[in-house]
Amino acid sequence: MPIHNADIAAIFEEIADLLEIEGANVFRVRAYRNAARTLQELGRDVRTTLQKGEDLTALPGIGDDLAGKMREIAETGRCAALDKLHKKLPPAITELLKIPGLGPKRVKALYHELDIHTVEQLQRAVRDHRIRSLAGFGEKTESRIAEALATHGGGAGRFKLVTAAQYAEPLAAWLRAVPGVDDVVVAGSYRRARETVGDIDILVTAAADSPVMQRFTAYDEVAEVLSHGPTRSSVVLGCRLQVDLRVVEPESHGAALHYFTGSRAHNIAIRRLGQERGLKINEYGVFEGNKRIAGETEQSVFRAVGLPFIPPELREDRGEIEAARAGRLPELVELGDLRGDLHVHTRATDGHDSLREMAEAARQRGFEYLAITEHSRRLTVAHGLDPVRLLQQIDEIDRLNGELRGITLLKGIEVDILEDGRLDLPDELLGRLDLVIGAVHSRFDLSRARQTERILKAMDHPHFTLLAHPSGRLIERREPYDVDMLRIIGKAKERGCYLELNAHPERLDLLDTYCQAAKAEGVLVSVNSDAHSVLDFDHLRFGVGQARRGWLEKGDVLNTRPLAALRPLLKRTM
DNA sequence: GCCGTTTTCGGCCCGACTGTTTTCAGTCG
Repeated sequence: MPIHNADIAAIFEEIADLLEIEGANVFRVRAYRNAARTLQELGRDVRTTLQKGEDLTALPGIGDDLAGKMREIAETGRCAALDKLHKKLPPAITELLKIPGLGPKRVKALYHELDIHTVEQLQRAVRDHRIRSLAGFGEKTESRIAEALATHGGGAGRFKLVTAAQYAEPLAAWLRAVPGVDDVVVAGSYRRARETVGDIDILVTAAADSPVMQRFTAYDEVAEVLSHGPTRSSVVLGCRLQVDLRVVEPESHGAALHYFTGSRAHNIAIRRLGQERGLKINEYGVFEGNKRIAGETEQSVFRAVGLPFIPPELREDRGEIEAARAGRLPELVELGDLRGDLHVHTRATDGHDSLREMAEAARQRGFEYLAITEHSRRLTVAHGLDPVRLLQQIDEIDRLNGELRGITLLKGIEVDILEDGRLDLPDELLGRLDLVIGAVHSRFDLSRARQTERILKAMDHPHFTLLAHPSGRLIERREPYDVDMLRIIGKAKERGCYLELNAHPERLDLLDTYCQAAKAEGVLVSVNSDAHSVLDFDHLRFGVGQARRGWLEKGDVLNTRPLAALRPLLKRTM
């Protein structure tokens, strides 16, 4: 069983949890968590890095000790430090930390005082009212734990960005109508366009006497009020989505927006920069002693630490601060930069609308071109096209292009990549198209080696243009298939073909870190809607958000090209 | 455990709310 970065990260997280329960130095705990995060976001595999003999201590937050543990885990799959901790604390105890209201101190007390180290034991103790008598616990804490246990496992989890939007935007609009409210921004991971959000953070700028907080907790979708203070409240909506509201006065708007947009790691890094300059940065402003020197706008906060404005999508402490300092921030692609869409379906297969309707909707969006890319015959559930039906569609597109004004339809296909890497339609037919999108729709369970070879072989096909939804994951529903994405990116570079960033809210695939990897190799990414109806062009907004998280600029995105410039790029692969 | 234009020790981001407390620890974001 090969060890991947995520496996090492999981071990480091577990060590951090156990150390925390043990009462270890908080900074030591933080070092393990930082390392886990670095590993999860690393664009390459630690094993490969080790095999090349590269120095792991060059990674941020990795010193001799952690580098040694990474090597140990990569080579043996085990970690002596973790085994040692397990002799002192039962492994299952970290599960208790996931229960809201239980942190390391209380978990430690439960273990030492009542010998509780599993969720089941905790349930029994709650039932017998043995918790309330512990020092630092009380009746309220006990009943809060009881409630949390009742919903444990059925927890809300993370929400897809599009789902969060459906709740957050009406709520924000409702808050904007409250007297005394100046501004309402949905901040947090939502503003950073993360593919999923754990909760919604709303920042309200309002006069001190505004009734906005009362109106918030009285919102009719609120199922539960978790906390309710003058500047900060938290609620849970009926859909189990948690919403946190913060109210600040206008002079603090920028500092608060920066703070509540996060990410936490980015904020810590910015505050550290402030510290180096003798400044204190909090959600109320940037302070030199007691004097506020910035905070009304986000720009002023960045300026105070000597940086230009950093777009929210980049704020993950993944190099954006260094790039900003060096004047090398990317000029991120915007929705309006897209000149067309290279992946849509129509009624001919599993779409809802006709060719003409899709073309018209694209034209109304201001698009110059639209590639029609139906499924191929292997995907029977989607009524995939066989050669006869594809030829009919080619004729129909030619006919329609003769009539349409202001938009050009491109002839394409989303052809299945078969298990052995062959494509699901004859070469001769694929050669007649403007572009060929290859896609994996079956056998997600292949080994990493076989899945990678399958895709690489497909990409070697002379007519292959673009790899659809490269990881195959469905957010919160299906894990990505196991594949060596860096080899795929390398193949795209070698072959002069492209990768898709599928904008469907359930896919958002290519992942952001791989967008960066593709960009580094000069491989263009196409942000496509995968629309199955005229409404689905709205998905592009989420795709562009993901592209921005991946540091992509206009020039890095294939379909920002005007048609005249696009055609030769498509030809190159044919 | 990491790190260094404050460099091998002594720091490490900062504040709100809750509950159990009489001044604050724990948790959370």
